[in-house]
Amino acid sequence: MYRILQLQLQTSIELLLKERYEIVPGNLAMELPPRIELGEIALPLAFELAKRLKKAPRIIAQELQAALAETPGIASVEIAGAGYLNLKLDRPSMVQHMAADEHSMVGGSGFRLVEHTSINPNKAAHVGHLRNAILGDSFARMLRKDEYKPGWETGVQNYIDNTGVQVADIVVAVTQLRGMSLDGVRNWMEALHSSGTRLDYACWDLYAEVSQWYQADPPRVAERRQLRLDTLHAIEAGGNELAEIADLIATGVLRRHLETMERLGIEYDFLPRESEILHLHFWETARALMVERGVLYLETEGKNKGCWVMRRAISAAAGVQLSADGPDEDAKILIRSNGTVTYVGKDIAYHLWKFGLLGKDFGYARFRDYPTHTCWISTMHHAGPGSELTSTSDPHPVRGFGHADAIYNVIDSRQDDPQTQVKESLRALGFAAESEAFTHLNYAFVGLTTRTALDLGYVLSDEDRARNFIEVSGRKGFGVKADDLIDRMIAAARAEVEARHPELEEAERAEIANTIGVGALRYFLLRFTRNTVIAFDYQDALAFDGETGPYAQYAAVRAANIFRKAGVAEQDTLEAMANLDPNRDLEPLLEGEEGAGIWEVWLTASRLSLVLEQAIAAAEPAILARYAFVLAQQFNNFYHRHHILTETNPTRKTLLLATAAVARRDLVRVLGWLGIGVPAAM
RNA sequence: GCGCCCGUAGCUCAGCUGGAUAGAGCGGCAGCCUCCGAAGCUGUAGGUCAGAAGUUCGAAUCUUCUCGGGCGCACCA
Repeated sequence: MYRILQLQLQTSIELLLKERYEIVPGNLAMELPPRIELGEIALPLAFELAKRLKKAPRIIAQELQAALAETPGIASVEIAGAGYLNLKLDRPSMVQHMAADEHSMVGGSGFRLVEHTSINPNKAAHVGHLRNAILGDSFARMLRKDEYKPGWETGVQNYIDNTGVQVADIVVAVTQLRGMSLDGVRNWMEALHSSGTRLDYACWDLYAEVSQWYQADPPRVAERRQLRLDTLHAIEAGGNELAEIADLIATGVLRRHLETMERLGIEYDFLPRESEILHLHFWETARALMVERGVLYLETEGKNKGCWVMRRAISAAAGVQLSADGPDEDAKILIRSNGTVTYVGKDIAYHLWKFGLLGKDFGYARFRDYPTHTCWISTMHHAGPGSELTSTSDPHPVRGFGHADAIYNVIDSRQDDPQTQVKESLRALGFAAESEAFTHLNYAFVGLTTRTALDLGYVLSDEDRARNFIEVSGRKGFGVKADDLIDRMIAAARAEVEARHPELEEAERAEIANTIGVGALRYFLLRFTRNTVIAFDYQDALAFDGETGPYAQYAAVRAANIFRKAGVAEQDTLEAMANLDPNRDLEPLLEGEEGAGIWEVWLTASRLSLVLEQAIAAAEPAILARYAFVLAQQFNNFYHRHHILTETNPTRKTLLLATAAVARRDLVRVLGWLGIGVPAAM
């Protein structure tokens, strides 16, 4: 609702400035005044005009004051300080619009593709992967259609590198270290399953073990490295026992990852795999296009002689001449002199597919059914009978895949360079619009505090101890496994629920503990802005007081409890607000110091769509996390000051109930975008 | 060497396109449960926004430099 007013105000100001000064302002700044007594919208407009009009800001403010006061929804305009125009809103009107759930629309046309998670399917997921998946999932929730907004058509995909060297390492581990054949691997996985051991956990240890093994025997290091390489090539080639083992394990681990993520409410629509990108020859098609357009060229001199390379964005922008300055040694190699393609090359082909520029598509097969939709996986176009994956007759089960209008890649900032490279390749190929619609939603990595690393039993060097955080390392087996963390969060929540609600059924307590544990975890990883390095600490994550998920959940639960005890439906109180007289009933209740405390809850709630827009524009869910906390805080404040159920004045009681209803309604919405549920009780 | 990010209260972090007296949470100290659940609320102490210069009505925010920390920059994936 606040956003609607802002937009109306903007239009009338633009009109006003044109009429009066023949000026078209650029960015019209609107701020929230530092204190609510000053009003609800502050315009520093006069300061900016002062220069252009060569008048004192205060004079200009005075000239605009009267006209602005006539804007609908604005109760009064005051001039403060050196020339601030402070607007006070028509509180009763605002409150009634809010009760009717009027708000600006967030959304637009075009298919938006969010890619996140993308964990190598060779070991268990860890906290760093959780940050990625939670960020991506929250962002997708912010974008897509729901009861509040039309949103955008949104798809979520999780890229699976099932033919990489990490998978090769696991295959080496089972075949060489454990001496298993294909059948042996089947039996092993079978045995793990029946003993209740998580496959990804077993692989976690194996991966650390094989990483050590490569280095363990100095005379044999070269031989083992070669073995690893041969295994990698066999997997890439496909159609052999090693490739089958790789597929068996990678698919098994992938299923585990999806289970882990589902515990956090994270679901996917499509799983494109590296193996299909390889076997469907995406790269060959992309290469032809890149050569044709002169983006990819054969280097004939210098250190990269014999390689096919692409220039970096910086070199291209600087206009460094190829012939005059000799070879561009800074260029990125896409094809090595032995003819093999690099990672960035394959990624360019994949991104041409995302935008529908490749002229090729994956085959699709059902992989996993969620309660409300299906997750598809890539296959070759004609998945043969007897394949584990059932092929589908529908070539495009999810509209928009391979035809995105905007893409968001949730990837660690350590990949800034290659991501820039992919984006640059699109631009260089002449796909300027697509390049612009490419967003690398990057974030800083997650490390462990030394305290947590020591608690987990890791041996740290003196150098490590001197640092602020310890880097996780799959090769060393360092890290907090995602499921362990989720287990501990839920267990901690469980202990609280047991203590507070011994009267509830077992299943009910478990359900509540689950919602709280997951909410606490998601909030913990979302409250940091993306470029902040998180030093993960168990003690901090397990805190349920202060700025945490449970704090916000608790506020929503308290609000719900009021209605349960009152025996009134939230919707009814909101509708009852329309029957109140704005001037006679509402005005007096929203004025003064006490009224301001009530009004502040409404004002904060009214900013919901504005804050959502900002969070989407910045691709920053942390903005919403912060906002959820502020809204909860204001509600708790209000809750503490007003005892609603014992209120005797019926008009006042209606307003107080409606305040709780609105706070709860919008708190549930923001938390929903963050993937945080609200339990039935706490 | 080059590129990107960061440095704000004891600790962990916010601070929107420059705007009013720089804010939260945790921790500390002092209080509040016969009242809708205390996972809550109230009060209090705590800051040379790393440092310097510049841009201007105005800088934590923009520019440059210095110091300190992190991450990238391979014919690895």
